[in-house]
Amino acid sequence: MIQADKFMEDKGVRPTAMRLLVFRFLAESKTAKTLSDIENAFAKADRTTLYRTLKTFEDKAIVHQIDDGTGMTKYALCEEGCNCAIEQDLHLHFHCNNCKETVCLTAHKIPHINLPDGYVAEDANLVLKGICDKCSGQ
Amino acid sequence: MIQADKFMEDKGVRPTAMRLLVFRFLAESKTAKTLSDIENAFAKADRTTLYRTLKTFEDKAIVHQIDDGTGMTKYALCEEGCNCAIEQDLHLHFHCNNCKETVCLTAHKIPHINLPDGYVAEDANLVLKGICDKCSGQ
DNA sequence: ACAATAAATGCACTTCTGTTGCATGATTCC
DNA sequence: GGAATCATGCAACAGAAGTGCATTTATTGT
Ligand SMILES: [Mn+2]
Ligand SMILES: [Mn+2]
Ligand SMILES: [Zn+2]
Ligand SMILES: [Zn+2]
Repeated sequence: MIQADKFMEDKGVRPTAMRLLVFRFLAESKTAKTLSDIENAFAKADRTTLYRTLKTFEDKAIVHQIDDGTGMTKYALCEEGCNCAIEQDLHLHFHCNNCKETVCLTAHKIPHINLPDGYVAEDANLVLKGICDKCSGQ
Repeated sequence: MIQADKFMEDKGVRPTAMRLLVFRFLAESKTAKTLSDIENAFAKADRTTLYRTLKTFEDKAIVHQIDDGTGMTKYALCEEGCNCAIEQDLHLHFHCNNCKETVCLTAHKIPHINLPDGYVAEDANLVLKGICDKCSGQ
């Protein structure tokens, strides 16, 4: 976060102006953001460039996609030490029905689920929906 | 299943020819189906009619939607005694990365998850991805 | 410093899914 | 039978994701 340039270079991504803006925007965001969110955050940004920027970030395990069921893919920075590149970091996501924001609950891993014989789990997606802490006023 | 006409009338849905076809198609399906799947199953079917048929079925708790993360909404018949109308039946879904089919695991309910203070869960979606029993050859 | 090469960006366009408007056909109700 | 209601089919639209290609920007090698 402090040295975004260095961080990105370490990840093998050239720190262009646009990429740094996107990275900082996500770093300052407390909730996951859609491509449109990012597009609206920078008046002078092209959607395709942002799209490919996010894809690059994803390939290099800088961000991860979130499918919270709203129909729009969301993006959030990976946690420090996240091994997204090798395997999924199976934390759960929470979508607030009130403020419509989605957050990573990185401390809450998806529990192991017993499956019927013959089923082999490789990946999982758990999204809880309800009222977030901000909206529950508590 | 035996008396589809009667079943639908009991649910408050007029058993038209198209609706019966869709219902039977889903009843015979072992996996969840997309709108396109259903469209392709009946050469002479209009997409809009099928779309609204599924919506009607959903409103009357005959089918439930499944968002397995593939980008296409899937549909499956509700289980007998499912109280979809009142609240979600929080069973999990399994998507096979090999055959690309998605199944309801109605016997496997989503476990209760402890959330941070202030978060109130109202709904949940859990999708496991991997290899299904048919594809694991076991 | 300069040319050659590679990477990033911007614009236009396409595809795919879901959705709605509206006219027509069918069914139910009185 | 006629009015009213419901179901269907065609067309068109909307939103998001993704692709092609030309242009600009950065890197590399001499
Ligand atoms: Mn996350
Ligand atoms: Mn199901
Ligand atoms: Zn909220
Ligand atoms: Zn399979």
